[in-house]
Amino acid sequence: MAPQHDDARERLIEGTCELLWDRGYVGVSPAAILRRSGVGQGSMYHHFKGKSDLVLEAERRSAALMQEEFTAIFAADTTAFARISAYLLREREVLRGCRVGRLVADPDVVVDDQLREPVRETFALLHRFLAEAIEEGRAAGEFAASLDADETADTLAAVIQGGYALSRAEQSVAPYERAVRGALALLRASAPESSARTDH
Amino acid sequence: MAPQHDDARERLIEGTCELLWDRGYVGVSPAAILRRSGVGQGSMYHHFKGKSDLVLEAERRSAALMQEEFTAIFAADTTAFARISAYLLREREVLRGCRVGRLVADPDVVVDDQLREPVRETFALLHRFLAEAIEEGRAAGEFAASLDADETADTLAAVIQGGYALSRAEQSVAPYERAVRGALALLRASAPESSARTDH
DNA sequence: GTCTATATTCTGATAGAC
DNA sequence: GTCTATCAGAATATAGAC
Repeated sequence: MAPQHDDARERLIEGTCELLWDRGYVGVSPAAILRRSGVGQGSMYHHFKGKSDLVLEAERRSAALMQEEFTAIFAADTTAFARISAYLLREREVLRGCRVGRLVADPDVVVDDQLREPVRETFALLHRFLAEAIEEGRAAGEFAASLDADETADTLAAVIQGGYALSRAEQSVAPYERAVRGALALLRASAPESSARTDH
Repeated sequence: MAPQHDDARERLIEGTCELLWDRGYVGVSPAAILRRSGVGQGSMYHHFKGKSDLVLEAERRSAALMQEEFTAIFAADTTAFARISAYLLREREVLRGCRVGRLVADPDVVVDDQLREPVRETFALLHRFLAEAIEEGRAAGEFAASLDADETADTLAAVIQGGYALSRAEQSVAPYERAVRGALALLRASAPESSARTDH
């Protein structure tokens, strides 16, 4: 809608996304954003009301990006286990953590419904995809009939978010990878005829 | 070793623990610590070299507290599943998150080996307790023989840390509780004769 | 639209009196 | 040991020129 190359605004949002990912809301300053984006101070206050306004826009950008990513993964026409597995084993910048989940570590974000919303929405969508896959896999006999889809979905989502924390504490991807493999193994072991399965 | 009631120092550490828990390293300021602890500025710089020195002491305090808590839980003379279950179902301030795990959200902590160490050590101890319990339960036929103790231990630890993130995003304890129940259900369903088990 | 001052408040730390 | 200045620098925002 803008007269093309609304470049400064775009660069501000992208720079803020990166800084938010690494440093969170309190850890990011307008000055740092300007340095990173290579635009001047006046430019930022022209396009945005202030820090929280820019951050909100950047959060929405990050959330949309992540939602597209896992929407694509869960759209695959494969078994439920394969989709879940593809999501869990997706390439990730483990030591950097989750660009969306990171945000709720910050009390200023959690306390503000607007700033919290993109995170809430992203997790809600992921929950839906995971729960659907589990329900489907359960019906197909891929998983134990005793599993609760909503519970198991949150378990899997938590494994990812928590795996980041374990790995950051050790500065090694190993804990994250073990946590994910452990989750997939539990899921597989729950299958009615688990001993008969081959790895996919 | 001090002439008793080394009160200011103690209050500084305790106040810093609480503030760190809620706001992390970058979110906490000396001024806020002083307000909360009710001591003067000079007092703080007498007992500590500066912010990071005080924070390090507070981190060690928080880490020790948490390590005592789960050491006690895993010392119980019960089945492996009961101990794991007791750990996962322990009372927690879910929406506040983990007082230790919270710290590695902060890049200033992750980047500094000293500041990271209390977190690393705490997670390492938890891993040991969980892996031991899983190994024991596996040997006793409580869990699937196919489970890898180290992997499963990290899965469970990650569920806790990640459950906090999900719950903070929704401002509800429900996602955390579902994640934990889902993890226990997976563990139970993995048992060789899982259909024959009764709840503990 | 973007820039360069400028203002105000907070942060992290020091100095020196008591 | 604790207190009250005081300080340099950063954070967040505004003003006004171009």
